[in-house]
Amino acid sequence: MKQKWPNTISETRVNAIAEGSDSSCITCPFPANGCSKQGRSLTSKFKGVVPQQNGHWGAQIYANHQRIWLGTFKSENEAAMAYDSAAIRIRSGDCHRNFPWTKVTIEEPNFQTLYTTEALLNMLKDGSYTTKFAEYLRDRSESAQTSAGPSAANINNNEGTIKQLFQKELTPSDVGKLNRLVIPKKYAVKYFPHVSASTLENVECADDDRDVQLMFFDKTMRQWKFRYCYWKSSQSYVFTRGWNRFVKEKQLKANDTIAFYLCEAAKTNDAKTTFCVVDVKNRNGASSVENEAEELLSPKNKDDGLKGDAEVEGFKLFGVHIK
Amino acid sequence: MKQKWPNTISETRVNAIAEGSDSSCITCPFPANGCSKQGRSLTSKFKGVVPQQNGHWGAQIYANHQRIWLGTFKSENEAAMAYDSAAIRIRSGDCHRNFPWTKVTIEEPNFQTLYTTEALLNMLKDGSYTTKFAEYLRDRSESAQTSAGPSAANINNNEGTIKQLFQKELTPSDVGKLNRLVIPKKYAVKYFPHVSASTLENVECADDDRDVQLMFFDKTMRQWKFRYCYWKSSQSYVFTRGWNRFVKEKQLKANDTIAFYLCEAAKTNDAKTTFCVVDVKNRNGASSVENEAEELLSPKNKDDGLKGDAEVEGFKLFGVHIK
DNA sequence: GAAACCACCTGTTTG
DNA sequence: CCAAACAGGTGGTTT
Repeated sequence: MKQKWPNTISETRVNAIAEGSDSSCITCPFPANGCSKQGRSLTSKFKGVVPQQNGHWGAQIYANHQRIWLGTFKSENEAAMAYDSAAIRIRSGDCHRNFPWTKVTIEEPNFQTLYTTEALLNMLKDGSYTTKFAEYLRDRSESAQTSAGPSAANINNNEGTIKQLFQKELTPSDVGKLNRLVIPKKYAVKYFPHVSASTLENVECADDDRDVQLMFFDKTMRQWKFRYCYWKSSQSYVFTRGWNRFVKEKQLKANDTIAFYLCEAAKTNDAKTTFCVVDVKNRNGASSVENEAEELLSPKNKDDGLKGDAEVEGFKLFGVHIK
Repeated sequence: MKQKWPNTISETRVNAIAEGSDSSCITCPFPANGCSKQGRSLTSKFKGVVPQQNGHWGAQIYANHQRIWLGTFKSENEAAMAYDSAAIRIRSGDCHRNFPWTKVTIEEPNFQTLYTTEALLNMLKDGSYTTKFAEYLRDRSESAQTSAGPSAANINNNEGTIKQLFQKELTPSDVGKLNRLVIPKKYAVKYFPHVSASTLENVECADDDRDVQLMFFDKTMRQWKFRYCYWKSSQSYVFTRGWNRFVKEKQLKANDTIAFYLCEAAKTNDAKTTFCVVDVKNRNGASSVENEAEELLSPKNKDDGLKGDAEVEGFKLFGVHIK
């Protein structure tokens, strides 16, 4: 019972340790934001953004107790966007962002899969990141890209199959302050990677980290990552980091039902992409988030999507007829 | 200010990790409680003992991530003894026990060497264990005991000294859902082991665990163990695990007063045993628990016991005159 | 400084 | 009847 997930959607062991080569050297031009008598605010309203003495703005992000410097930028917004870009790679997928996802930035995770973490950080620092990303977007529109994840366009224009793995009606705790989702054991062991015995093997594998993360997409093909672990004290499998954001943005409430699906989508070449989907289903009173999202993706094809019978085999998702 | 307690009552660092050969250690010996609608207490005060719906008691022990069921027993004590018997084989050597070693049980390890683990477990489950052990003892009628803890009989028949360390009037929180008892700092630092800075030194001492537990006896010589720790956030010293059971079984209410004593009891040979006692005192409307207990211990000697002046030096406990 | 995250804890429920 | 799972908690740490 150790069913491996298809590669593209399986766990991504975030390797947050091995990135910056600076071990303890706070070499970064760290903004001593003292001496600000210029009537400027001492801090930025954006996460990861700090003012510089010369009026510019620095961006930084933390990973593994280490501060990673992302460079300085002329405007506060640029710095905030740099933080968002770095967070995609450094943090777990859909972590806190300064700006909401847009039609454009939703492609950014795919773009980043083309580069190493170090390369991305260098591009941010030397200012070439936005240009590279723009080139990627332009090129992508005419040729089939080799991205690690499916793109909305792919899904939207091609046939595919989708199979529901399981669903769960959320408890008050699942949507409350505990910031965790309990995965019923029978589904956890059947569909998710084996995680029971973690937190060992901390001997000296500085390379491989123990952070088990699962990546999902929702109906809008937004990427969501959840830390997935086993709590031995309660003998339960849970999603932790990342889950509360999902709850908030989807405005999940107790007794809502979420469902997990396994999807296989044809790409423009003959290759197939397999990935996993999680989203709310069967909600009374359509949420604005959901509607917005559907409209954004396939405005002409707005239908019930997942709403409807849980057991049905064929229905539409992403505007694609699934059988 | 690092006053060590006498050995017999000092902290017992529960060595729950190092026992099985498991490397991922499902450490917590956590009682899966059955439900009880019979007005009986919900959990047992003994390790490895869980209540059953029919009023009986189950016994279990963990080894290698696995719960090993030891059978069900009519009385809580029988179940607790079954746990102790299993622990001799399953756990290594002198692990946590529900009852102190006695003249009788000290022979039990020798007895067990005659059987395989599986045979022993089966004997426990089918109830033949005690008979077999009794036969063994009869066949070899000499013994040399080295008792590690005091027994009720010892206490009851011999002189001893008892000194009150301190007392506390319980707050609503002490007996509420927080499952903790705040130990006033001045007493904690004076009488209890030093605990401020724990949770370090987890390098590779697989043998030594960080679980600081203090062991006490009540007036009936029932054993109670409490996890004792320092909560930085509130800067207070507390009893946590184990405390709620004490509250329930003693039916403690807000404004009840509990007292801690240090006892030294003579044993049959000239050795002295020192241990610590905690129990309720000064309760308005005598509780059935307390009276039962006193009666059980010294039926002909039922007097005020601890009731009365807190500062008095000489009084009776366990039917022993203390001066 | 607040919020999230983390690793524990426990009484109740349920096949 | 037994064993397990899990809903709902905790204090402490990180970001």
